[in-house]
Amino acid sequence: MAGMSDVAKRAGVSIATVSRVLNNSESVNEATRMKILKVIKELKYQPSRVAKRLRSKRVSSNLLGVLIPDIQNPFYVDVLRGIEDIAYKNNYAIIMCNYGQDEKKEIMYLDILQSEAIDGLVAAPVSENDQRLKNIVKNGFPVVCVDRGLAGIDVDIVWVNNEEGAFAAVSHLVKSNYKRIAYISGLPSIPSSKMREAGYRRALKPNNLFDPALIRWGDSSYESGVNLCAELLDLPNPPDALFTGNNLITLGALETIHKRGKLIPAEIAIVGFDDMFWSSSLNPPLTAVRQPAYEIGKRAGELLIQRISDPLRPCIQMTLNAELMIRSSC
Amino acid sequence: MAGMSDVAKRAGVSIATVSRVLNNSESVNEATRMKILKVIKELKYQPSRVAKRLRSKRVSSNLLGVLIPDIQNPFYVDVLRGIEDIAYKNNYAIIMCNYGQDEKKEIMYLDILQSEAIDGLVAAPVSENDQRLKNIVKNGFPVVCVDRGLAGIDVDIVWVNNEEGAFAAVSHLVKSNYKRIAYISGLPSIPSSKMREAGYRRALKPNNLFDPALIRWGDSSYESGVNLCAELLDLPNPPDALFTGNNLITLGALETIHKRGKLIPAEIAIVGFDDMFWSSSLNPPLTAVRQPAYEIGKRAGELLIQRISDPLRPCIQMTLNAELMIRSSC
DNA sequence: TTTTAGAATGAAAACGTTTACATTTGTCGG
DNA sequence: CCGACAAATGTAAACGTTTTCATTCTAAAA
Repeated sequence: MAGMSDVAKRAGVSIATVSRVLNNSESVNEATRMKILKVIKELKYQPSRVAKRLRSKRVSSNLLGVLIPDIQNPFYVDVLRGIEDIAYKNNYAIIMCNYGQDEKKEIMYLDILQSEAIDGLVAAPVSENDQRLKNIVKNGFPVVCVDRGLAGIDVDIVWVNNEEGAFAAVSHLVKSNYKRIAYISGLPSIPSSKMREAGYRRALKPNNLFDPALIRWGDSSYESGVNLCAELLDLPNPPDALFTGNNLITLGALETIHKRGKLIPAEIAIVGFDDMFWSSSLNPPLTAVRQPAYEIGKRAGELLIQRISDPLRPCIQMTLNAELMIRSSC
Repeated sequence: MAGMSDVAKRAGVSIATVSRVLNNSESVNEATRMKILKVIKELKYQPSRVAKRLRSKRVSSNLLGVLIPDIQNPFYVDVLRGIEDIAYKNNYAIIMCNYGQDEKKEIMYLDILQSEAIDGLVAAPVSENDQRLKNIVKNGFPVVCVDRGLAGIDVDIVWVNNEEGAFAAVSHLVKSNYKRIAYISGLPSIPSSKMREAGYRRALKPNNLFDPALIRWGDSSYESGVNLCAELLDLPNPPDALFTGNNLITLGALETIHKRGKLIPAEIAIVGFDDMFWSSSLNPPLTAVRQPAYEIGKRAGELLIQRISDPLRPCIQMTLNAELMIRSSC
């Protein structure tokens, strides 16, 4: 691979000049610029991003980190797509880290990201009290949080109004005259689980429908959806409707429901948090709270790139609206 | 951030010695090793992967590239998970590039990856004739292909027996007495589309069931599934069964089928290529050809790491078996 | 003519490592 | 007591850029 010195030699200039035309900085004679560009093409020269990164911490090195809890969750896939589109447009590459809700793995990835000298990071932290990430933010490193915030720290966040979303979903269930509405939650350590629970309770309150026996805490996984749904259906006095705390849980609950041959919505209604692009392909089409995941990713990406270029701008908390997509599952 | 020289100074040794204990290479006195390790902890020293990468091209710098066509396709997500698990175990980080079936984007990402000085690359190329990737392989750079090969070039590949998988699926349809079996294919430029078509034709042949009117070519997307399925159902003599060419197409076709209120399998049967972890959650549970996607990723990761440490070992083409998961959609 | 200002370029240091080579020290055989 | 070897460590060059500072050159101002 040809380096900058090869280009310089062949063009009869110094590497400094080559660097200058590459970064079209300062003044360089039009004729030499042309010649250098020609040589670059001839040699198929490609600047080393690594060297660039090593040398200049104050100049964008065009690498972004993304740290997410679960790549298997379609929500994060869409967030990732959003970030990636923005990154691509701005000539950034992405180093993706999937920590699978495992704090050890998260810490290791955080270390790696730092040591890769990335320009900035979009992260959905393992919890509100993620000490490691907090420190990184405190050190003034550009970070944007998605889906989950960081307690007691000022940081850019893009998320959704979880409580309102849950409230809308459960209210719709109430209006449709369901009486025993269960909630299968994700990990209690994740702030959004709590907020969704709050919305659930608030919607149930006026009609006095709340029953603590109908609430189940899991680990945000497909399996927990399968199992907790079974538990609920096995209750002596089972629910007539289900509010599921995320994507994966919904899908898991559906497996159990179908396996038992229960009819939706006649025997059990269901509304899920998190829409999926194929929700209409389910039978019956699923009613769900739509988080604009792609949009979240896009906004987060934009915010991050802004912060990189202006580290001092005040933090923004961006709350997008969750929208209830009413289909036929309740 | 503390650098190696800080550690060296504080420990009263030269940076060379520090480097040696970091790479536990050569002989270094046990006492000094201890002292250095202690200082490293004290200063929370973290070696810069960037500098490491810049300096030594012949030593693993612990960064892998992954280049995939469509992160929205759950198949690739699972492949990615497989790669990532192996990478994590071997202390590699992953830089993920999603080119969205867009050749321009693929080329840009290939450039970036090169210039990031990654150790190796797992890629699903845009086509068999991907010139750019071919060159990279020719230059002796460690590459493992997944899902799609590279024509006329010796390269490690991990994929699935596409023809057999399709054959099994369509045979099952034939045995179940369906007479007009349609195929909605993905992009014709992707080798696997062709192979799946071959299996489809082979299964139809003995019973003379093949009808060119029942075959449709799309672009491997959800939308193409929606539209082409509609086209087929609108035929004067519509199919009684559907074989869909991938994940996304299946989901799209399901949307159309449900929207029209067609009963599965009574009015239209369906078997899809690519299983999903939530296939049992569909109603009715979907019969599908299961590619062991996670396994594919894992194997590819292993192969890549092997190749990095032994660039000369002969190439391996690993064909895993696709398995027909019979559920109730046909 | 002599300054002077700017434009264009070059020389060399720096980024944080690895590594080839050199040096010091200690040990042992003769 | 000397030479030789091995173990432990140090010195400095390299990796491929960016960037500061210095230099050269040209042309306009004095």
